[in-house]
Amino acid sequence: MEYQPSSIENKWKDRWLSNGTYEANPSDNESTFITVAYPYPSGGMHIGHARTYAVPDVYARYRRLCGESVLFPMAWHVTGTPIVGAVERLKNKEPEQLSVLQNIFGVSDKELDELKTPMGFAHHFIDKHYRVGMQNLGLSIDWRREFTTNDERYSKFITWQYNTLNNRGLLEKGLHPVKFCTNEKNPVTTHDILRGENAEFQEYTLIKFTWQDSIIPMATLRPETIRGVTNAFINPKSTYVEAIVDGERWIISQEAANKFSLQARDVTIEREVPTETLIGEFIQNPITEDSVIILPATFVDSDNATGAVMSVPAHSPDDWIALEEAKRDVDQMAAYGIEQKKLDSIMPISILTVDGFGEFPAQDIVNSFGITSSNDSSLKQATQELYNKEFHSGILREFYGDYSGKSVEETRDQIKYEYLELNIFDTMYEFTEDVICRCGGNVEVATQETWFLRYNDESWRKKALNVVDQLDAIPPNTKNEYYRTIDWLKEWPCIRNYGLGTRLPWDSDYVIEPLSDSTLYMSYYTISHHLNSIPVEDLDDAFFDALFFGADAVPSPDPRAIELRQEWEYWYPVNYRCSANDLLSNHLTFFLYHHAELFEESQWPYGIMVMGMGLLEGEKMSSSKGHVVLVEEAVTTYGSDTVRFFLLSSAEPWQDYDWRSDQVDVIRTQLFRFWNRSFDTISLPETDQNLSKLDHWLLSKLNQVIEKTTTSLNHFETRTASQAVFYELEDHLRWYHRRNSSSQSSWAIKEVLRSRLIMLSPFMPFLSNELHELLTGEPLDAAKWPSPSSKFNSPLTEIEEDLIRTLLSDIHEVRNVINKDLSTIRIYTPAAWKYRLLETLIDNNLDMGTTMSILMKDEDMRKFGNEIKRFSTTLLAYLRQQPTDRLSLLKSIKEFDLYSSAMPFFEKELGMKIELHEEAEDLLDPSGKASQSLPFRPGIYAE
RNA sequence: GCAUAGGUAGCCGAGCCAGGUCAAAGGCGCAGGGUUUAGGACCCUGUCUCGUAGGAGUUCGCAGGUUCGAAUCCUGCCCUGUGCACCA
Repeated sequence: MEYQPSSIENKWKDRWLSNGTYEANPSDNESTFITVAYPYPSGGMHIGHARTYAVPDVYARYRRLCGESVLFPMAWHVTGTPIVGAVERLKNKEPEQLSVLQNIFGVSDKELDELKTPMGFAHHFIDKHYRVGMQNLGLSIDWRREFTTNDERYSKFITWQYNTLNNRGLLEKGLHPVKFCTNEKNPVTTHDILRGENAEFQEYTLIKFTWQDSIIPMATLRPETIRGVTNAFINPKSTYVEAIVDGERWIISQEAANKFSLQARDVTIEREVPTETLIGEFIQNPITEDSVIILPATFVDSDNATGAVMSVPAHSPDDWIALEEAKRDVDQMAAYGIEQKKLDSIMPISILTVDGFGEFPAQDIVNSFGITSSNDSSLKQATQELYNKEFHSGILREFYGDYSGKSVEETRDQIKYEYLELNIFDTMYEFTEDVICRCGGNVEVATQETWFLRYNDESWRKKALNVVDQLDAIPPNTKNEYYRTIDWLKEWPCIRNYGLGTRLPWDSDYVIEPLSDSTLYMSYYTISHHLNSIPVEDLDDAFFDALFFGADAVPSPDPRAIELRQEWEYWYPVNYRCSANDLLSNHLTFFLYHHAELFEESQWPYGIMVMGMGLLEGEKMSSSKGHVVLVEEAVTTYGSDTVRFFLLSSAEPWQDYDWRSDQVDVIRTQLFRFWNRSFDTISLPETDQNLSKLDHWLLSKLNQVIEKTTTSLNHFETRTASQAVFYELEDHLRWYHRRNSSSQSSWAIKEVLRSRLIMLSPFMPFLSNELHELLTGEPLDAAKWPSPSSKFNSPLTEIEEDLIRTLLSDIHEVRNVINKDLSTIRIYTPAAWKYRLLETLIDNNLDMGTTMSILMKDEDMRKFGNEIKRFSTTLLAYLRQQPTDRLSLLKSIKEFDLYSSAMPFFEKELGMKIELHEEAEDLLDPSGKASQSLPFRPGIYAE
């Protein structure tokens, strides 16, 4: 029968769905509850998603065959702005968005209309991509429990969760920087941004230099350079204003005044200050009390920070060049009334030492780069290099008081906070680059009142650490990551101004953001399908209190909640949570926090499995660039089993993998071959269990494969497991067939196939189920995961097969080296006395002395005295490499009989007559091969 | 910079944690042979260098070290991927 993936796959998929095969209910069995991060249906499903969901499916299928009740549920995450943003872009008819939807995700013109509401958009991708994709991939999901995070019942659950956290004091209000469009007067998200999508928030330190009765705040990212300031720069062509900022009189650029008012400052602009009145003036450094001059500089961007910068020429290549240029530009400076001698008197001040540089590092690096002008494009690179160097290895000079002798890295923040306390410093947010909104408006940093989850709360943190202590982190090296993340987490802003999802219960202007509404939902799966029959309005906080905290938690518990509690208790805790490794430092850690706080220790997650990234043909996947392979396409081209097997066997789940179509092709060919061979086996006539030696050998190998596959799957090692059961077993079978040209019994290979299909079924469920039913007549679902059968362990037979294999390979080697036509090959097994030597060595724990003294007492052995000495060395070297439990077995091997029985095999393999002799004194032995023979190393003579 | 994963023969990729059985699995590619020519087929042999005897030599990012012995352990260095948040 021809292997046609699609017909087999459709048959089984339909059968599983209509039978509800994977609908999981509480039972007397042990429970396994496995979850994986629910997908975000803002686009199509590609093979990267396929792998994410195939990995937990393997585990689910494996545990099911081990006799457990396994719950593997699925839902859809639609919270937040990505879908809303995508819909906006569609409605605005943005060409790129239309192209992605139509050309890459295959949305038809007719369907486009359905996508014009956020939930319409989400449901399109859920229905047309994710659910069908998952079903086509054969994921063993209980679909009754499906929901979206925008469902009203789910919102009730989130409402309960946040009310509970808030009642426990784990939320707080505070200010937070957001991207704010000054045109639309609204916060914006990354998707709303036209230019500067990668811009980050940066906190500038403002140093309050004074001039007359005003403050001119100098913006800097390097507050520790305050003692190296020689002058200040403002842009003569920009507009500066005097403004009252939080009660202080500040002189700042016009733009800066607007920024401050966005950043929750109280700003009143009093008047414009012409730049001429500032340039040439002296201002006072609040730390050193030095007076420094204000110079004009057109490179100063008044739209960045305060529009006034301080100059530290000794340590800033920019400033060094700018100062030099100013000194050279005598006429220009004179026009501003700045005298030459004032310029000349400006000397760089070195504030730190850094290895490999002289007193003025900026000068050194400018010289080594050969930079002479501020227009030089390599100035940026020089600056970057020096800043890095100084930050990590710059040591502050002696005049830094308590900070002297310390590195910039350890003192920058200390210095900043010390003077912030003293109100000599201040701060403001700024972007790392210009940001423009899609509406064309300027985007600025605004600070906004927001709600935070207090992940830095000490007692909460401690509970989270306790969860990690008992967590099975896969791979093990991730465990430390959780500790470090918990250590490093601060407050997390958990609401947004808009987007899909659940409103903050006590302030419905805000929506709980996606990483915050996905922290406890695994528990929701356990009862989601039952909730649908309960009116939404009954799902109040008391209901969930009763459900999750028990009947005693509320005065009059809802009996329905108490009933559901049983199912929750059956499934919980989560055995394994699967997710991608980039979610470790947020989602997965949040997940631990919320479980730590809201649930008892017995309900804490048992383990987390973190998955690696996927590449496509060696490059990152990207929907917008069209560099993706959709699941539908992959399944149609290769078949679902091939897609799964490739994704699961080419790398361990936590390792990065690379989808290469030529490699996937190879897998398809291999499955094709496997299908054909399985058919050959299935069509063999039934025989009774009358086993040959080789059958025992094969079954012994099967035992080892079962062992390895089982152990590996317990640790999610899908690669090791699939390699063992597919490739290693395939190798054994190949040897078996090679050795066994005249098969008499089919029992062994049918048994191997039966076990193999069960073990392969987590990886290639369709093909395995089909073949298993053809082989046994029984459904695979009812089968039991194989366990090694001790009666088939045949270590002796395995050693014997190894010897045959080694001898064959030695003969090949000899033949290759001689490289001429041969007429004879003779094999000599060693004389009996050599086996006596072997036995004596083994019986005396490989002790040479004892062995010698025993053997030399024997007349028959004494005559071989010299040879015994010589051979013992070689023999001992061999024996010492053997596992100790093997040694006694070695004694019982009859090499002559073994090779004698394998003679037809050797002759078939080598295509010529082979002679087998036992070493004897009167034997023809042209080059002493017989006399050199040793146990397990027979002599080979060829001519 | 910090953290983390890695750097193995033409390519992909095991081995490294628990040092010797490692010239180093397997796959792909390539070469030779067989078999079948219905097959995207299958089987065998070979694929660092040298070698008319199952061997020797030089290899596992670079440089050292520990050891009788290192792809494996230690130290330093170079290079690559990823993360460093308020975004799912």
